[in-house]
Amino acid sequence: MGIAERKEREKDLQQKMRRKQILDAAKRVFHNKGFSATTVEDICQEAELSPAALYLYFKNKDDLYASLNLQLLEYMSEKFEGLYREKGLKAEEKIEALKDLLYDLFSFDPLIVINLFHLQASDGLTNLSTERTTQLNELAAKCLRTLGKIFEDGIAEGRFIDRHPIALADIIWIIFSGAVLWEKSKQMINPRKDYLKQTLDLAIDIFGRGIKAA
Amino acid sequence: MGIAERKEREKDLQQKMRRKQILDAAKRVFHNKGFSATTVEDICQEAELSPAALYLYFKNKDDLYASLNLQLLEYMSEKFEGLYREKGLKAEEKIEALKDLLYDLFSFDPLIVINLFHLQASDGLTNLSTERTTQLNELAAKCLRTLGKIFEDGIAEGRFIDRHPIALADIIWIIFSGAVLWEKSKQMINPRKDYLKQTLDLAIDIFGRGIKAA
Amino acid sequence: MGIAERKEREKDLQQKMRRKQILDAAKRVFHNKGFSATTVEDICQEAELSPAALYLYFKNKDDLYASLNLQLLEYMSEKFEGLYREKGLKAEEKIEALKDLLYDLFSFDPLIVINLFHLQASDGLTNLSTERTTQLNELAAKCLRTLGKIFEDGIAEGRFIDRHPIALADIIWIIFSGAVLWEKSKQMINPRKDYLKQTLDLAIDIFGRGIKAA
Amino acid sequence: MGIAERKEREKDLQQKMRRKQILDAAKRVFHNKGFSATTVEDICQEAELSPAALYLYFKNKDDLYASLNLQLLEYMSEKFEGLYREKGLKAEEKIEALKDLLYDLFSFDPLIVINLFHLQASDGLTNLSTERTTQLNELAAKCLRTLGKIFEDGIAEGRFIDRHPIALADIIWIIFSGAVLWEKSKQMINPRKDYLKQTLDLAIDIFGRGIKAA
DNA sequence: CATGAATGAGAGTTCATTCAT
DNA sequence: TATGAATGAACTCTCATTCAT
Repeated sequence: MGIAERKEREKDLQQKMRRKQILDAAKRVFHNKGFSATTVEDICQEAELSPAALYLYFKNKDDLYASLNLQLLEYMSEKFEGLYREKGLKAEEKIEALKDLLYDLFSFDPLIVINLFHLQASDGLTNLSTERTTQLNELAAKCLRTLGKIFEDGIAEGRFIDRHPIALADIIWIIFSGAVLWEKSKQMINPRKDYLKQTLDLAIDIFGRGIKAA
Repeated sequence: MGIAERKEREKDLQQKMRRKQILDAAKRVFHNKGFSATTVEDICQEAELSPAALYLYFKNKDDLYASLNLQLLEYMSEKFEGLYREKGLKAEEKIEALKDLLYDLFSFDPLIVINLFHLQASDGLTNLSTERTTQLNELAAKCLRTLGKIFEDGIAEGRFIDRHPIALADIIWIIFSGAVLWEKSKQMINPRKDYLKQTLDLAIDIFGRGIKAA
Repeated sequence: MGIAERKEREKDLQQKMRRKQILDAAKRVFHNKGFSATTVEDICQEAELSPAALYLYFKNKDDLYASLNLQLLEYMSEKFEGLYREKGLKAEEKIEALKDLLYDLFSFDPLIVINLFHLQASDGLTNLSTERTTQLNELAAKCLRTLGKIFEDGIAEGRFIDRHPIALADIIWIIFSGAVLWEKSKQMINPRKDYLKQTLDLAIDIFGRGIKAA
Repeated sequence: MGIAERKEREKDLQQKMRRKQILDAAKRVFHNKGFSATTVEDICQEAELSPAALYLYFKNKDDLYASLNLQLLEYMSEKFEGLYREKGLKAEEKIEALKDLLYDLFSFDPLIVINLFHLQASDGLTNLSTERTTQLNELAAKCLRTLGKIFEDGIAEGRFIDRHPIALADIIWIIFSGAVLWEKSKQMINPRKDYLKQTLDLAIDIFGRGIKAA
């Protein structure tokens, strides 16, 4: 029984590694060619895997794509949690810290952030199971709630103007996603130095000043 | 001679109407199904036209799509110009006016704004003539420059903090595009009342407070 | 009645001119783009005519194409007739004269000779009326018969070896068509000086020596 | 290792057979319907294969077509080489042998000879990779050079009149291609016994007499 | 578990041809 | 007579997905 169990665990591990290997390959290819231009074949070649094998690990292309985004959302959720739980920082300092956190998020996976927005703009992904959709939505909601709690604290402490915390969280998200998208789009026209960090810093700076209680 | 001229004008008019008819149909279908899921056939059915006829008015699917976006950018450019030239308003009041202007932009064409961002995230549109691409980019740049000039004035008058005006324009744009995208994405999950106006108002409000000179 | 007749004649004349105008345009376009790559639209633009109008003068694209070839065959037939009737030349001299005549044929319409062979290789032309087909075949047969008669004379006079005259005519035709096709194909690979005249001269020279009675 | 190797070989073999199967089917269909009238679908039905599968073996329709012609050229090249190397024959006898060789060429693949000429007259084949085009041209050039060397020998031995060997090779080619094309075209009008052998024999006979040194 | 080969279904696009005027 | 606009019918080619092994 112990043996069976161990074997089971080993199998699980191997499966997870394969999944990760595919996800990583997919991430790279999506980055280079964009979502719709990427074929399953492309991903398979990058992952050194047969198309048929890919379908052992993911239900379909959309499912693979969604899994990619789940990865990011999980990472993001943790980071936000971490920031929220940080005891040593005042609410304002947490906003300040958001600058780096968000940029870190982008650095963690510049490609997938784009993908996430693609998911939002959601063109397609008709073959996504409701289960996966729910997962995605719940994680996203959780992220926002966590951010919201940071603002809630700030408001309670009288440091921030009194607006609905979730609305403020929305705006942070809007700034982040808008900035990533916009900078990427500018780079497509004219690839050059990466202004994202600066833009993000400035935007959040202004946001921080804007929500400071009078 | 007068007759020939009149006929000419009538023909031109008819052509423009056909183009508009197609653009309108396309707008609706792209909205419902997203860009890549939309087939030329779909658009033609909506426009009550044969596929071949569509190709008399647009070079290809990408071109049609880009034309849709040009429409919006032109409208936007005019609106921004108008606001900039408005003599009776102080710089701060112009920012205030932006709230309505941006929402108006969205109302003018809620679907196409989405499309515009799809264009940004873009993924595809490989069949776009460089001419069209240039048109798009130049119009977008013009919009930003105009916005930038509003901030320039405000800074010169000592009403706004001294940051690069174009960077500020970028942030306005980021807020707008991020908000539209985000609200749309929320609506996809849970269609209900439209919070865009509120979100946009709040975001710009905060932005306005944030750039006020100390 | 005289008036009606005159009007009739004028109408006829005008129609013929229009036909010629279209045929000339078609000739040029087919030359530049090849048969299958040429669209009816192309021809119409070259002829400064609407597509619909073209169909008033020709039943369809194939018919237009066949008419082009009829033109050549008629010209060719006359030339062959002329050579045959030439009293002052011995049979051998007529073969010698064929060199120039054939090259002249090519010069008269370098493009259409190609077209003629395309017609032979006949890929398509499924929409050709039997009437037109018959016309084409009869004219071609007539050309060969005329050529044949030249050989017949030569054989009767004991100047040529005794082979079936039509077979000899076939071979002349084969040499001519083969040469035009081959030189054209060489020019496609490597466009440069035109060797057709030389090749044709040499080939017919050898042919002439080859049929000389021992 | 031996096993892997054997499997590799078997796979290779199977792939080659599939290619051949498609080429054969294509040959038949092109023969019946001509190049442009033949659809990929037609070929696939003949080959009992899905259209998508065809594209696993050939880049596109033009490529398939060109491959068909390469087959013939390769066969032809070998035959010419063989004749050239033949030690026991005098130059004149080699010309005599050409009769059979050329007819054999036609028998090897009566359809594809036509195709080859279509390729020459070519009209189209715009989607052909430069690589394939080069292959075709080089093989064709090689064939001619080989033929040329036969004439060169004959001239050196004083058996043939002194003309440029390649020009003579051209003429042989012209006779062959012209004859095939012409006979085919006659058969289209009036399908009956096959006169190609006779015509070819006579033409080359005359050619042989024509180049004999005085 | 893994694969190479195969495919169904459809996409975008083209073009000879014909109305309505 | 002449036309500009429209179209039906195909065509080539692609791709996510699944067998047979």
